[in-house]
Order: sequence, then structure tokens, then C-alpha cells
Amino acid sequence: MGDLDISQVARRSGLPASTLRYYEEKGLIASIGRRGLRRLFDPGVLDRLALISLGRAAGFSLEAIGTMLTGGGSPRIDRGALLAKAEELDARIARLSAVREGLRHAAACQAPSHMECPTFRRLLKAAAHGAFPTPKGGPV
Amino acid sequence: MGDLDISQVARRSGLPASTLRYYEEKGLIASIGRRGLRRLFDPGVLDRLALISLGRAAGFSLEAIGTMLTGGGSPRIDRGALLAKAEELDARIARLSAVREGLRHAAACQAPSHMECPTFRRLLKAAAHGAFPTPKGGPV
DNA sequence: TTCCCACTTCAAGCCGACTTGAGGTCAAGA
DNA sequence: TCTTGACCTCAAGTCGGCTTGAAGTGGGAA
Repeated sequence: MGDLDISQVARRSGLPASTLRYYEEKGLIASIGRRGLRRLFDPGVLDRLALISLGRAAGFSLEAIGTMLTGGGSPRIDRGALLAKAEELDARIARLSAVREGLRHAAACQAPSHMECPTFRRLLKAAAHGAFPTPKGGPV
Repeated sequence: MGDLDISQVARRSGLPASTLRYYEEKGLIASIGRRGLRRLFDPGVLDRLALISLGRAAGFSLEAIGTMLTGGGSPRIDRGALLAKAEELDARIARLSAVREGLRHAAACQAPSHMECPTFRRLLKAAAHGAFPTPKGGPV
């Protein structure tokens, strides 16, 4: 399989060309040359882009992903960082589960108003006490 | 319990005064008057702020929360909207769980490189195929 | 050979949810 | 009465992750 130009990478990765240029600018991916002005990419960039997508899904910032992917080829990802992120995800999942159960209960609850439902009020109290922080950028 | 000024609401809600002003500007909360320049709030605003925190934790935008909380007093929240959001949370939790398991596996995997681990590659393939969209703003 | 148009660069814009800064006001304590 | 400083307003800035727009370039089809 030969080298890919940006439109081919875009099509096969599902990412817009502008995003690919942005990632290159940020040092997350690298083109292996040009044909005229046009970037050429090694097909391996597709793996790298998948890795980046996965990292984003795990909640890593592009910058963090960049430092993990410093090696050109197969990523030398710090296993400790992975575990730490997994625990972060655990916490996030637990919070989201609590909120989800609260929503379900509130939807099903027969109390005349949500504010009179003890379960809902308990959830609300937790929310008031900062049990569900919403860091930067909002939920996904 | 008498009315609260903004600093009292800030202290009791854990939110900075600037956020309270911002929420008022957006119509999410209302002050009941002024003492001089200073806003006065009904203590009920604390419930409302808890509701807002909960809504944020559930992934509602401030605008969506605003339309839910149109009623002045106890919120008349559409139960259907709650259920819909609960399902959204289900999906989000499922995605995050998959990513978390992938991270754990990658951390524990004995393969010489992550890229040679079949489980990791499967996850990667899912990520490449857009199985883990990262909408706007990034994960929480 | 010529033209087209997909690519290129660079700077600026956008989104949501706030925060920050400059400059102003006024209730309350000394 | 005077001072203090916590509040006020309004505009602008921040942050991350891109997108958009204007202006330029050059490979490949006609």
C-alpha cells in the first residue's frame, strides 16, 4: 500500500482534513513528505489516528496524547498512566451512574413534585455538595 | 431564615459570585431585590442551584436547564426528557466502560508492544471507526 | 500548454461556561 | 461624617479543539 494524501487519510480515518493539519501542527502526526504542496502520509498514520481517537475517548487532552506518542512507531505508553486514567474513568462512571439512576427515579416517581421526592432530594443534596463536579468543557 | 446576599449564596452553594451573576444574567436564577447595589436572594435559590448542578452533571447545557426551570418554584421537568437523558447517560457509560476496560487490558497486557495485543487492536479499530465520538468540549 | 481545483498557509473565528479587570457605588463600622 | 471594601457593571479574555476564510500554488487532465 502506497503513501496516502490528506484526502485519503481523511476518508479512511473519518476526520476532516483541517483536523489532520491541526494534528500535524500539534505534533501528533507527521507527514512523510509532499507531492508538490500536498502532504503525503504513511499508512501507519491511520493507526496513530485511531490511537488518538481512543485517547480522546478516554479523556486525555491532545497535549497528553502527544507526550504519550512521542515515539515515532508503536506507542510506548506508560502503563501507570493508563491505570490512573482507568481509575479516573471508574470515578466518572460511578458519578454518571448515580445521576442516571436519579434521573430514572425522578422520571418514575409518583410524588406530586420532584422536590417532594426523597430520593430526588437526596440526589440534589449530593449535587449541592459538589458530589458531581463538572470540570472543564462539559460532559460527553 | 432571611434573604441571602450573594456572598452568602456563594458560600453555601460553593459557587463563586461571578458564576451566580452569570447564572442570573442567563435567567437561571433570579434575585428578589437589592440592598443598595447588592443582590438579595431567596434561600430557595440554593435548591435551584443544586438543581442546576445536577443538570450539569447529567450533561444538560445551561440553556437546556434554563428551559426546564422556567417555572419559578418547583421545577416542572418533563419526565420524558429525564428518561431520554438517562438513556444518553447509559450510552455514555457503556462507551466509557469499554474504554476503561481497554486501558486496563493494555496496562496489564504482556504483549511486547500494545500494538501487538489483539484486545488493544480491537479497541483501536472501534475507536478508528468512530465508536467513541467525543462531541463538543471533551469528556468529564 | 493551459486551466482547474484540490490542495496549501496563515490568521481569525467559534463554542460554552465562565473568569478577569477596570472603574464605579454605597451600606455599614469607626 | 468619613472611610472602607465588598459589592456592582460591562467588556474583554481564557481554554481546548477545531473550523472558516482569504489568498496562493501546482499536479494532472484536456
